Amino acid sequence: MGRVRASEQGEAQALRDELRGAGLRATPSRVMVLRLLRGSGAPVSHSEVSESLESSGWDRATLYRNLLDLTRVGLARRTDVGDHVWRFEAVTAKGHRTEEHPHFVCNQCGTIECLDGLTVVSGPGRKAPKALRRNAVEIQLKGLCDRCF
Amino acid sequence: MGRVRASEQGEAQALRDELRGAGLRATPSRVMVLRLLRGSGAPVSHSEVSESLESSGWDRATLYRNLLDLTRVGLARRTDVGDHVWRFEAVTAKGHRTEEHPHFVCNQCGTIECLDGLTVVSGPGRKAPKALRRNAVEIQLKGLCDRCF
DNA sequence: CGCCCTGACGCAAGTCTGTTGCACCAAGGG
DNA sequence: CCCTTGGTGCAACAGACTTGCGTCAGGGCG
Repeated sequence: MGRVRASEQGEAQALRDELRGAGLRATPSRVMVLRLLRGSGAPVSHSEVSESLESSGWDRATLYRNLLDLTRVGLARRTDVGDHVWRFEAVTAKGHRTEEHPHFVCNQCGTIECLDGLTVVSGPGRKAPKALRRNAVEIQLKGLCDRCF
Repeated sequence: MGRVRASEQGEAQALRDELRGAGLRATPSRVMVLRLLRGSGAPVSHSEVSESLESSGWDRATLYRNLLDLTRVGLARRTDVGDHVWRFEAVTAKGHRTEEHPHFVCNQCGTIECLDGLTVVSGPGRKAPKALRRNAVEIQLKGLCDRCF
């Protein structure tokens, strides 16, 4: 026994270390938020974070500032997938960045999927913005997801 | 004299006809809004429309509903260029359909370019939503356009 | 040409996300 | 262990967006 507990502590400790390494104080709410972002496959909105953690006693404003803090130091990224809600997703150590994988947004249910294997290719004889060549574009696809279809 | 007046009337009449043709009543405020969208090169926000026309006595809510109406019947398009403000732009008569080609949205100036020659390809070993295979997705790229870079 | 029905307008209030001021409290370096 | 610095909770604010409701007008029809 104590094994699970130890690994939980280890995980929390690792998160704290990451926070401090990024220049932030390792407060419980930041650990919670970062863990939540890491555990979510898709970008998460502030209200979704609040819904998850407000019941645990955390304040909306605190969570909001936590998200901004994580974004500021580069542990998270803030994106807008077009529905007028800021969403946050964790930036992994590998540097999994928003620009590097497209997001698929369902027009019906609003679900967001990350599409890692997709790329955009320019067809023949067509000038694309330079930003595309620099890979400095965010790609968003909108349609009906498989469940809503 | 009367020449200019006649052409103004003709333009207003044409707009009214377009509105009715699209299934909307041709009210003065809708004519004003449609004319404003047509005359503006870049997408316009609700507050910008209000600023222009509220001094003429039009109500914010009316203008807002006008914009939604125009969008609903396809005379305008609602987009978000990433600054969290809905912007509206007139849809040209050519009936350029949104789904059929990707759009490049400049994060800085809001300009929207149509990228006809671009396609999205799925990489190896990765399941994409079925909508993608059906070509039933709207593709949007965001970044800095060549002018803003 | 004038009536009537349906939909649009004006007003005002409400909602929701995002944001901030301030007093109190805790992380963590010394 | 203390002190400083920065984080947190509470509450209020801002601004874009949205809606309910009573009144008014577009335009089809007689």
